[in-house]
Amino acid sequence: MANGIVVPKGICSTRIMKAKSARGEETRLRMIRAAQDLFHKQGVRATSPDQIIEASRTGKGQFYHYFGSKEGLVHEVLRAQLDAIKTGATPLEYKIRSWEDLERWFIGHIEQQKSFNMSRGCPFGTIANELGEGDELLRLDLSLIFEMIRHHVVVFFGGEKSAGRLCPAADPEQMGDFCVAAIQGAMMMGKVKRDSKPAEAAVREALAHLKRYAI
Amino acid sequence: MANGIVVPKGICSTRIMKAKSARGEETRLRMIRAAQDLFHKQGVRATSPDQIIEASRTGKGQFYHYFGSKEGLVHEVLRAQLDAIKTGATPLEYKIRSWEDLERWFIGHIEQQKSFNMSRGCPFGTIANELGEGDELLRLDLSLIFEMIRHHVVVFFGGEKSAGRLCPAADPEQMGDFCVAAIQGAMMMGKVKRDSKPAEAAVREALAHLKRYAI
Amino acid sequence: MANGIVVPKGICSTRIMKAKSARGEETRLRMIRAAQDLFHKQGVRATSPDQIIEASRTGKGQFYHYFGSKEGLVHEVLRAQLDAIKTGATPLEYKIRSWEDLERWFIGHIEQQKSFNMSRGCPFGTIANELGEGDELLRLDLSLIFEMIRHHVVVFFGGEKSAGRLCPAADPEQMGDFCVAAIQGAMMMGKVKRDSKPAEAAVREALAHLKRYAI
Amino acid sequence: MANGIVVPKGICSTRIMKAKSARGEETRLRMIRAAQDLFHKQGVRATSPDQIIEASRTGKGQFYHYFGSKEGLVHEVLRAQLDAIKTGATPLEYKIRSWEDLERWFIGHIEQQKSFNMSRGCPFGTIANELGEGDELLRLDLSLIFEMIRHHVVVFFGGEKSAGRLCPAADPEQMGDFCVAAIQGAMMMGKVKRDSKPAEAAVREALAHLKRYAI
DNA sequence: TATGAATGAGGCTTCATTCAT
DNA sequence: AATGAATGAAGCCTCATTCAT
Repeated sequence: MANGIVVPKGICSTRIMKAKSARGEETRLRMIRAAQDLFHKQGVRATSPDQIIEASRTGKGQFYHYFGSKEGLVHEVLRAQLDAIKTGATPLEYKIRSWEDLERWFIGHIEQQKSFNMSRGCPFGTIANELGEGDELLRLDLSLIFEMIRHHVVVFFGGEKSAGRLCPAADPEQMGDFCVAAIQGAMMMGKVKRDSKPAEAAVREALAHLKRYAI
Repeated sequence: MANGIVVPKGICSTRIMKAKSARGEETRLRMIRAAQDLFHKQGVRATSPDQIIEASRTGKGQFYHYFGSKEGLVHEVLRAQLDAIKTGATPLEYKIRSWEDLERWFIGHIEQQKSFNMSRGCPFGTIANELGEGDELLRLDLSLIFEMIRHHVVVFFGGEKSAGRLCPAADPEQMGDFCVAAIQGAMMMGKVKRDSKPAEAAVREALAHLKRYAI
Repeated sequence: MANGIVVPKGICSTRIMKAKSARGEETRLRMIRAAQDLFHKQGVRATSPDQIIEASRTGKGQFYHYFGSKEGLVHEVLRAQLDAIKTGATPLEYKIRSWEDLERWFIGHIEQQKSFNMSRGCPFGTIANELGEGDELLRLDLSLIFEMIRHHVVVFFGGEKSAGRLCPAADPEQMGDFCVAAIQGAMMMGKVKRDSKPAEAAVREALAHLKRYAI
Repeated sequence: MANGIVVPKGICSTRIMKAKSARGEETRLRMIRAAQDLFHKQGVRATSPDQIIEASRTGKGQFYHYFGSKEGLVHEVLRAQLDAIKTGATPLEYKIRSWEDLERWFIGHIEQQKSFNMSRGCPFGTIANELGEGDELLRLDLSLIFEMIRHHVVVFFGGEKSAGRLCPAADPEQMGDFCVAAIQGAMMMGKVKRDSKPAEAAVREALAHLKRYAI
């Protein structure tokens, strides 16, 4: 599977009560994983239930049995991705402990994009930009995901600040918003230009900025 | 009209040769403007030709008479927007002559979003993120638009640098990539959170960074 | 049912693996039969999926579920007709064992036409003449059908020849081409003139010719 | 122009009264010729007014000004073709004066097909087979064309018979029906098989038959 | 748990024609 | 004589969903 976020096989804490049988849970996860990849590749709207069903080799009934609706599936996909970020079950390390980690975090996003030849954006950003006025539930899911990502960054900056390693002007919360925005914007540019250079340039500039806060 | 980019009425230099009659050109522009707004609001994929036809009070035939396909219309919308940026026919001023202009540029993007209650993203970014692997033509259109926006920023930084008002480490091209990425990312966050604060925080940080290059 | 070729109900050897349920197979056959008749009556191009759907009392989705496209349906119709000819499940007997059979074969085609008041041509010829440059698949289907029809004729002439009942100049293969061409041309004239007489005249002449080969 | 039937440029007796100006008449003929070729290539139904308009470099208004409807144009095309056959303005010689002419007549049809790589049928047959129950006018036009073609053959056989060069069993009228049917059927097979051999085989057989009537 | 048949609304596009200039 | 703008019905197909087994 070619997606940046990995749904942990077998365990999915938030769903454990609904998972009646191992066999069923496996089918459910196959669909979530297939959907995840297709959403990342072509967006939610451009992906039909049929495509997901085919990619996960299941039947129509299963789809509606497990998710109730397409929106329900998107919701589950986002929940699974949030879980993965929380538990660290992602190829990209969201937890940041050092300036090197921060650098890896920025670079890692672009590397992920490169592995798709710069033809995809951020899996979350792609879904986020498709949001319509009615998708309040999904908007909240995405909001939580970005909040979680931001949180990990903020924790690092907060720690640095309390440790007195950041100049007083540094505002960890604001720096978190900046990091998330910068990487999202960089990835979007990477996709539009189908070129990693503009994204890398933006990231370099962002990192240069952040490092200046360090004393 | 509820869109951030204004298609100049009556004059549209790059199309003048195709516009056979004033009546037809008016219809064509009505459709482009309607499409522009709907694309911004709900995205390209979520907008059907029928919706555009209804919003512009035309007939189905006209749509295909003028644009050949939905993709053809998106292309024309993007061309019109590129034209508007080139000629300055936009509510938001893309040409930057001073640090105050730069600040207005950043803030202006967010203000625009606020006028839609933070329910929309950037009109270009919204389309950009929907791009599929097959939409090479549209990708190029968008690439040109972002290049043009970036160009205006680079021109300013380049001027400042040649005038000796930027420290030697400043790289105008890279700063251009950074500006575009930062504002795009900020707007995406603004839409997801339906809140201007994270976007404003990111923008503040970005501006702080850029200003440090000034001597 | 108003069509000359009968799709055997229930059994359709070449499709047996795709027919997952008896209910579905029945629906599928209802559509094929309806299409067959409409194609014969008005041609393929003049027949819309909607008409077939209505005539077979099904839903739009079923049409595309079973056939994928209109072309797919035409393909299945032709396959079914080929099957019917192969298995002898046609009102018109294609297998020829005697000169009387051959006569019945020729006359039978015209009789069939008469049953439609000379308003239709040959069900295969009608489709054949609509073929465009892109319809290679369908052309092959039709080619096979005509080959099968011709085959039955050739087998008879071949048998007669080996039995020494045909003069040496008789070429069974060529006689097969002649029979198929003659009956197709006769039916076309019958349709254009809306009169069986020209068709019958042509057929009489053709039969007279063939019989002269008999010793 | 790549069609077997040539509309005489400039003169078109049956239309001379409607031709107000040389310029207009030229436009009209351009459309008829374009239509003729497209009908031959793809059939009537598959050819849209727009295609004819484009191929003849005219405007929509002209189309309806001159022909009133698509059916009206088909009618004019068929009239023009009938005229051409009557006046001998065709590449293929329909007037038959000798057995060699008859042979050339048969072979010529197939040669014409070969010049299109066996991808087209007879220009008249193609239209004839598309006829629906409502196209009474066009059916009559075609009927006349085939009658005219047949007539030329019958005249030859009739002449031979009166001259005592045909055995008494020969029925010129019936032989005419046979000739037209045989060549139409042969061409249809040629198109379906995309191969001239079956058509040639059928034609050989037909010719052999006819020649046996000669004393 | 699983399969795929069935439904109908709606999406994108083409068509034949009429109208205004 | 000529152009092309305008119209809306219809054509082919996809979608999200529900139902029956």
